[in-house]
This record gives sequence, structure tokens and C-alpha cells, in this order.
Amino acid sequence: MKNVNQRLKRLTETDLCQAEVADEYRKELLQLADDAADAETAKKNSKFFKALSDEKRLRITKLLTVKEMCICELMICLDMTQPNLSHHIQILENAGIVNRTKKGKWVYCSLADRKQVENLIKLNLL
Amino acid sequence: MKNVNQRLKRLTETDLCQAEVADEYRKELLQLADDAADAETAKKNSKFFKALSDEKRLRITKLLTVKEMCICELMICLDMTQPNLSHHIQILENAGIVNRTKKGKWVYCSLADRKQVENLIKLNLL
DNA sequence: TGGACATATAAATAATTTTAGATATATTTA
DNA sequence: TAAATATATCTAAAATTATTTATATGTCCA
Repeated sequence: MKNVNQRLKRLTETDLCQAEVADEYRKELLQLADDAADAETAKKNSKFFKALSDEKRLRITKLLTVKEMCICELMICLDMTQPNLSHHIQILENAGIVNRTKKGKWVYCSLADRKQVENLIKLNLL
Repeated sequence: MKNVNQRLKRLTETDLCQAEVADEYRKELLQLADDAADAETAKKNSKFFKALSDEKRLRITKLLTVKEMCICELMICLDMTQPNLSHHIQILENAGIVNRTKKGKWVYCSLADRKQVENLIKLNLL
């Protein structure tokens, strides 16, 4: 990032930004970012939101609140091909939202954390 | 989707699936999908999750719980270029998460629904 | 054991998002 | 009114993600 100091000098010359010294104000802002919104936590959480950022994956999740379902049933419910569905289930599994259990030749999907999903429903987000 | 009836015939020939008639069972499953996880709701909600599915956008949101911030401050906090930041803010605004207010030559960003964001923090998702 | 079936994995392609760069607009200040 | 600055908008390039197609794995049953 170039010109930061220049930009901050300008910033601090207005009445809106109170720092005395450009460099200090910059440090303050960076400190705030790190304290209140650190990158690592955000990265972890973004994975969760990304997993639910797809219409089909939201529907899978919601269907599983009704009952455990096997892949072949989900295929019919959501009109998806098997490899495509398998891919999406894997994303939900990696995000810790769905569990897969093999029973004979069928794979059954269920919610990993029913409470969490119910909380989202309460907030009207699902 | 081809071969659905064929697949369902197989399905219903096993002890795992109880329907008497393939076609009826298929209808049941589709009905369930529509009742419990309709496409329209899922589409609407996926937009919300998509807005928060990005590390930078999550950090912006979390920073705004601390205080209102102008674009130029966010640029410094998150080490982003101005057009890039502007674009992400727009996504958050469209999803109803962030508000923009112009004050003089600065644009200030704030949370549109502080309660909602606080609820997500309570659930450890943010 | 062999064949049918449910599902997974891999590779290729298509679609969508993100980022960067250039330019335009609006506000403040002198 | 002119200069400086903050931000938006548009476009193109790069990166990610989704979908499809092909192939592989493992289970059940005759």
C-alpha cells in the first residue's frame, strides 16, 4: 500500500480524524482491525457462510431438519445429478454442517449440529 | 432428469423406502421439498449468506460493530484498494447489512440492523 | 464370483466472483 | 471558480466455484 502516509496526513488535517500524527492514527486503525475483526476468525467463519451461500445447499440443510435423507432421495427432492449433489454435500460436510453415514449401500445425510440450524431458523435466516 | 422412474422403481424395491408405488413416492418427496425447503425462500436467504461468505466482508461487518467508519478508514484497516472496498460495501448494502451515509465528502458506513449482527456474534458465527 | 447399483472421485468445461485499472462525479477548501 | 480529495462506476483480466462427463470404488445379491 503506497501513499498511506500521504493519505493519512490529509486525513489528520481535517476535523474528522483526531490523531495528532499520521503514523499513529494508522497504527491505531490497524490495531483496531486486528483486535475487533482479526483475519483468522473471519476466514474460519467465512467458510461457514460460504457453505450456506448457495440455494441448493440451503435447501439440503433445511430438508435435513425434517428427517435424515439418503443421497438418492435428495437427488429427487432437488432435481440434481448425483455427482453434483455429492459435491455440494461435501462442502456442507467440510463446513461441519452435515454428517454422512453409510448404511449398506446407501449414504444417509443428517445435521451435524441441529441446535445451530434451529437457531438460524429462529433468526429467519434459513 | 431422466431415469427417475427407473431409479425410483429400484428404490421402492428395497426395504429402505416404504412407498408402494414409485410415482407416488416421488411426488411425496417433491412435495416435502416444496413444503419444507422451498426454492424462493432459499434463494432470498442465500443472498444474505453470500454477502457474509467473504473474509473481508465479515471483517467490515465486525469492525462496524465497534463504530461507524468511513471508507478511507476501512481502506487502512483492511489494506484494500478503494474500488475493491467500494464494491464489497455495495454487496453488503444490497444484502441489507450495511448502510452508507454521506457526510460532506466522506461516506460513512454503519450497520443496518445491529441486533441481527449481535445475534450472529452470540451464535459464534461472526 | 459376477453383475447391478449407490456413491465417490477426477478431469474438463462453463458460469460466476473478485480484483485492478481507468475514468467520472461530487464535495470541500482556498 | 479552481484544485484537491473521496468515492462511484465501468470494463477487462484473473481467480473461484459450479456443473457435467467419465471413471472408480465398494456393497449387495444371485
